[in-house]
Amino acid sequence: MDLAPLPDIYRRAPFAEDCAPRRLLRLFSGKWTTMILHMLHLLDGASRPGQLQRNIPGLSKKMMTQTLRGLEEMGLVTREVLQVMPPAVEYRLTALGQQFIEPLEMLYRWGAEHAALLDRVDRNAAMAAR
Amino acid sequence: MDLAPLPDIYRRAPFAEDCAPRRLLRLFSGKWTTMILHMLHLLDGASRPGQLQRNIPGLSKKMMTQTLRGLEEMGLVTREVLQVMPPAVEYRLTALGQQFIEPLEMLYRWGAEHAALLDRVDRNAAMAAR
DNA sequence: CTGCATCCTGGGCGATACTG
DNA sequence: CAGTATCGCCCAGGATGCAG
Repeated sequence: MDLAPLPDIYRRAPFAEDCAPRRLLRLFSGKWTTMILHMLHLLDGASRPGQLQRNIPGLSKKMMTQTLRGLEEMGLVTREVLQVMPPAVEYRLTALGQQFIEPLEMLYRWGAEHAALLDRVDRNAAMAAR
Repeated sequence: MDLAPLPDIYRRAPFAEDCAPRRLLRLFSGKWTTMILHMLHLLDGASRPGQLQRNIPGLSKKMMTQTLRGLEEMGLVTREVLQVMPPAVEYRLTALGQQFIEPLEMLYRWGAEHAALLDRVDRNAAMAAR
């Protein structure tokens, strides 16, 4: 990986409470936040709730809506209500939201490409559990 | 960013509960996990608890030890007790642990380089809060 | 200096049931 | 189909005090 120099705030200790990396972590801290953003991206930036939920196993309606509300407030996602029966809604990544796909994609890709490391971690943990 | 093709599991829906990306997220889900790993790396892979804590504002002794225990069980960190008075301990990244620095570094760097986006997010959220 | 044992609170998260 | 309202659990995580 490329590790060119960065502004001082990045390396300087102490690691301020509100430094950018921490803020990013906070943004991604919800259990479903990143998956929803990422899935929206995989679905070409827009999706209806049902489709979204079907593609993220374990995601409940409640948590989906709740998380989407948060994303909406942050301006990462828009919510559009189509006036039809039965009701249809479309969530869409905003331009801002799309920018956050990049780090997610990096992270998810890294995970997929290093599944073997994750296996080692789990094996170690299982070992230690006894 | 480079987006070369990946194995199917990555793109295929549904997004399995135990797919690699999710496992990675779980690994990093603790509030302090990534910061501790990353700080250990910044400190050349090894540090005593005191130094570690001083460099991560807000980190309590309890959470530090607790998090380090977890990392130890997963084999990402070792704990070495130096037989001196007063007691001294040294935590060290394992070879396995060092491998996980790469994605962290990516994430943290991205955050530092895109602080402006995080500002926009916060501004939007503040706006919506009213 | 390091670490453990407590105690306690908040809120993230899940299950269920109900409206339009 | 989309969303809301309740209820309640669980546990991450913070504060404090003690021990080696």
